[in-house]
Amino acid sequence: MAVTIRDVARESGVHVSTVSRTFSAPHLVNAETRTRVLAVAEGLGYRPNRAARALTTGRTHNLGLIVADIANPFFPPLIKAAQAQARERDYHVFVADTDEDPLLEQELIETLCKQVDGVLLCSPRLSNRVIERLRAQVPFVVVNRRLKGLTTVLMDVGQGARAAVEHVAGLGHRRMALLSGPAGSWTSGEMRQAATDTAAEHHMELSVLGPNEPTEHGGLAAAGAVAASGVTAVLCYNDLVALGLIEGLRQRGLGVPDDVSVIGVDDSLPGRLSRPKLTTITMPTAAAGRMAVDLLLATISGSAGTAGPAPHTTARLETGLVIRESTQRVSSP
Amino acid sequence: MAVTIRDVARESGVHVSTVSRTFSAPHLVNAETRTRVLAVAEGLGYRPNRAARALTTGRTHNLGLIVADIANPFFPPLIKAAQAQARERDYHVFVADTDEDPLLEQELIETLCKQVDGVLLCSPRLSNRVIERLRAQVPFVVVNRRLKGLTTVLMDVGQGARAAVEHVAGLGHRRMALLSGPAGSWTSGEMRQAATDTAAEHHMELSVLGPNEPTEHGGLAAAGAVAASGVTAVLCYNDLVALGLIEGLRQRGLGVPDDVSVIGVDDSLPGRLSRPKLTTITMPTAAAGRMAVDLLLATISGSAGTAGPAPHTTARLETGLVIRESTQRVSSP
DNA sequence: GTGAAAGCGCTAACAT
DNA sequence: ATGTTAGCGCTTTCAC
Repeated sequence: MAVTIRDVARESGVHVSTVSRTFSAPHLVNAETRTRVLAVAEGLGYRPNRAARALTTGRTHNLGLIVADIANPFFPPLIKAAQAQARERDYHVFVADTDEDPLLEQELIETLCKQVDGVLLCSPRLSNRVIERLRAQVPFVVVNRRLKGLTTVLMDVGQGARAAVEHVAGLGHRRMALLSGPAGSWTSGEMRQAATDTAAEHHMELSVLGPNEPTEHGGLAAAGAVAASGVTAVLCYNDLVALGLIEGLRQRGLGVPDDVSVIGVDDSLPGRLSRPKLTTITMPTAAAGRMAVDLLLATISGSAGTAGPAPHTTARLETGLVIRESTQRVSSP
Repeated sequence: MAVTIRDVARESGVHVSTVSRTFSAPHLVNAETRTRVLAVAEGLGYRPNRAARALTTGRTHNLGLIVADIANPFFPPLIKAAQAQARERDYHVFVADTDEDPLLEQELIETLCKQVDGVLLCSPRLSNRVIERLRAQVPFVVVNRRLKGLTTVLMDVGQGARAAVEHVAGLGHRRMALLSGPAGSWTSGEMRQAATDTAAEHHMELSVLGPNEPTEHGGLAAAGAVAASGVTAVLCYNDLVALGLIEGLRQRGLGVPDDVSVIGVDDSLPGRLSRPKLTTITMPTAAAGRMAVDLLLATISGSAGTAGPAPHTTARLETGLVIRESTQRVSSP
């Protein structure tokens, strides 16, 4: 096996507890001793075993991060930011992909929860009921899902959707469609609500088409319905759906933005790099990842002190509309 | 605290060791007892504490996955496949991002190695020397880097690069450029070698431009040099660079593929969804992720049995060329 | 087939 | 400031 605390203790002529303290409570040990122990540890290549430490402290210094689909470009920036923030705080993070499957999501939470101090649930597809039950086992922070009594980080996509509809209304469009996302998605519900309200305010006709698979295939598959509906503008669940839709429209001889204006959500890499560049609702994914980690860590240290119910916060992050090339003034109103 | 093995033992009227056996060696316990214990465990919501188990067995059932940049679309499919495969084998995976920083990469390996049974190093930027030293601490599998004595999974990008140059040669191009990647990248070296050789065989002139940042910014920044060089075809380090280059070329009034043919590497989502659709070298990222996990797991169980040097394999995965819309016959030869 | 006991690497009272 | 002791949750000889 590897070098343990005992090896360091023997080598430096002190008791194991002194070595332990050198690492977990340095101020409690004589500066001279500390230096010596540190030197020996360095020389031996000693690294504290975090699992063993977790056994006594009850803190694993690990976090779980559960997402619906790592390959969906919405998530990588969030994952990247979350693990960077966690590392900053001396935490490591397990990343797990649920493949958009609620059952797998639950299963993952349950197996992971014994190994982590808390879990970050991003855009969960799980029912509120199940989440409620699970939260007894491990502290949660949920991203993009509203849940009473739980700490949540919300990206205010409603605000972006409102701006999007107004943008399109200002361009003279009178009939638009909303390509909604997966049934369990909070984001999709928010978008629908905001879009419906705003469309009404502007006396626009809005058709909701969906649910759609949150990928380019979903958008491609919806192209027929969009074409048939005769709308001149479409707000899509995300950039991928928008990009797929644009492709499908093109296959039907419909150009974007000439014949139809299309708006996505996420401001993802593919949208930025595509032609026409996608008009899209920006989502503060990196900020959400960092904030979620900080809130989770706060919840964790908080729940250690008090026996009462965990404190809960709702952080609401702003979204915005980036107008690029996939929207333009309606040609035939 | 949560429910432990002892709670289950008390509740089901057996000794803790019997409960332990029920989970880790079921065949050693009476079927009837087993059923009862399992029922009680289920009822109590008992989940074995893997960290505690790791303390005695020496197996954490965790893996580390280290990548240069989660947000680079090359990695997500690999990460997704790797963690799915790991889960299948009852392993969890820590994902860490090095931000293309060799020092951080080393740091991460060192802190992670005590918590995992092995680490997957993807496209490492670390020097061979350091990797050699680190491998004593923890089993490795390296993706896209050649290292004697180490188990590696290689994507044969040379093969794809050869096909790409031949494709371009067949289209009548006589002068092409290679936009190389980061200095430490094995992939970049392989591409360069293959492209140089193949270009020579076809009496083409090849200029190597780089190193370039492996992102769209790298490609954008290289556009000036490419335009100045007067080449009619460019093979880029990856799709992002290619997409950035296309944008930069466009800003200079150069169209793709009309004026310049551009080829990427990765067959990533942005490349598939962009206009023109990117001609690119496909990389078997998902397969590599799965295979790397399996090889790592094999190394781990292998190294448990024998005290000798760990076995090493080199898996070479095929790449291919997908011809799409960003390449065409040269206009002014 | 099951129980008893020791111990994995570490921390946390409690002594001194 | 440092040593002693007990124990975290689990596995694993070793008896029976």
